[in-house]
Amino acid sequence: MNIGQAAAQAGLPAKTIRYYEDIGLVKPRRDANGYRAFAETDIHKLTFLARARALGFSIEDCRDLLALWEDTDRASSDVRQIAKEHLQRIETKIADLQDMRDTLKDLVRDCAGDDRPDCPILNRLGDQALT
Amino acid sequence: MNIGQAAAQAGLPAKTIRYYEDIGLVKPRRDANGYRAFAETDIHKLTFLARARALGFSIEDCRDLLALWEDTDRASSDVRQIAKEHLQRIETKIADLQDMRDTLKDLVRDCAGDDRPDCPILNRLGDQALT
DNA sequence: CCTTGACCTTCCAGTCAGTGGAAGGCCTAT
DNA sequence: ATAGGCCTTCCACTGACTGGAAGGTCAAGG
Repeated sequence: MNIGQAAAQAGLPAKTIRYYEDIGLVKPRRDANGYRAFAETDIHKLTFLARARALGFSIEDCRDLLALWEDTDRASSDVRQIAKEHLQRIETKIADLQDMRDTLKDLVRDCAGDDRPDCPILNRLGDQALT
Repeated sequence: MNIGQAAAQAGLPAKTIRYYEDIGLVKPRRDANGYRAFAETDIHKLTFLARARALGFSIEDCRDLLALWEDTDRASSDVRQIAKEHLQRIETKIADLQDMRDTLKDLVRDCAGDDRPDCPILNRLGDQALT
């Protein structure tokens, strides 16, 4: 299977797949003409990667998860640990964004949004008294 | 005021301030020895930038907001528009992260996390049937 | 006067995870 | 034979910094 089909199957851009090969996540063999030839196992790996990335795992996390996935003897506790740490990072990020959102919401609500130059948003961002 | 003091005042790393000068956000004058000399208005700008960045505004948003802030004649509706668009992006990001979190939570909950090799997390990521 | 150490300067490279594009080779159909 | 749609590699760019090297400047202490 050429890279175009592989991309369609895995739901990843061809460029991304080439990049994943560059950094050693997949190692498709090559046809005589130099084209990448993806086997079923490669597609399977790419699909795994697409899903893990969609869940926000970093490339390095994905590398670890792939290794564990390929290791039939692995302990599920290793996987769970990676997932739990990732979950914690996501929770933190959500909380940070929610703080931002709340502040922004207040600012937007207080801003008349008309033609007058007085703007609570800019006042708040530039207020010396808050420095 | 040298960059060290400016950094302390604005709550930004000196490196970041140099970077902001590079991309034209601040333009401190220079002393005879080549050191940057930050005036009060520069500090004020840097503080503004630090706050806007902390609220997640992009550098380009900050550039626009700074321009509006310096324009005493601006209409607050312009600012409000930028803030509202940013707010929308944040809401979307929060929703995305919450989806990830929910999925991950389910996976972590279902994973025994012991020494047995069977792991629902990997099963889910690699399941062919979901392809 | 000399040295030490803290500060400052510029410039280059790297981060993360790709993305865009150029230049050129290959393959199939007409 | 040629058109087009694939494929290849390689290089540069993204955002917003961050790290580090090599070297200049300044104030204090001996």
